[in-house]
Amino acid sequence: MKLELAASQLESLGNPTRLRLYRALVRAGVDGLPVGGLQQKLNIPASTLSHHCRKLIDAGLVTQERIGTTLICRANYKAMTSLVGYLADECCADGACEERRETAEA
Amino acid sequence: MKLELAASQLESLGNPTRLRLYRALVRAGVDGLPVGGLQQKLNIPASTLSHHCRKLIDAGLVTQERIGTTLICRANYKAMTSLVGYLADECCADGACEERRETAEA
DNA sequence: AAGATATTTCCAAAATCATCGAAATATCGA
DNA sequence: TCGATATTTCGATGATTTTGGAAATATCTT
Repeated sequence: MKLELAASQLESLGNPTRLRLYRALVRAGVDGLPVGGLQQKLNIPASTLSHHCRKLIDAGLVTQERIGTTLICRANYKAMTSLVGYLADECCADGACEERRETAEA
Repeated sequence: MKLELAASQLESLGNPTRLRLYRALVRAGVDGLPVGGLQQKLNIPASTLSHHCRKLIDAGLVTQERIGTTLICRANYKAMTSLVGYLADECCADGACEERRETAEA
């Protein structure tokens, strides 16, 4: 994963409203939630919600599927998994860390 | 973990410069890096760097320890661990998810 | 106490972000 | 095709963020 992508994903989650939005989708699982359902849950104006959705979609953390007039939003778990991996990897690559020390001592 | 805290941590990592900074500290491990060392690695003005450090410290993701005139910065792994935990938990609490299905099927 | 080094704080400018009403667009069903 | 529902785009405004030079602060050494 490229640093720029990771940063844009973190930034998109780094807003309380968007984090609530994303978590609502995580909670919803594979069924996802329509934009309207999100609006009710979050209790914010439609246009504001739409902007927040767009940010998460642009960052690749959320996907949408149109079913008739409604748009179903879903958390993109694959993206989150690689983001978390990116945050964890390279731990202590340049120096010591407790886990490494334990490994080295063993 | 409270949503507001998670959001502030994600926001603080959601800037490319700060993410590079944080990752440099992760790479450095328990030894950490002095602010001056970070400045050389990132090649940015001292005042800009100081602002970014502050944000990460305020978010709880970085700690500092003064040794004489130099300030050693370190990644706060505990904070990162709970942030990652926060992102992962509640997965599919309201709906189905593939992993849950597998568990249910088993 | 004075000088040197490391870092922060002050201040201000430019850029970006968040917000939301109103108007526009998309899709369905009759 | 018309009306209804769902959602986005436009456009504008206030708030926040990012940036960095200059001055201030902290600590060590002599």
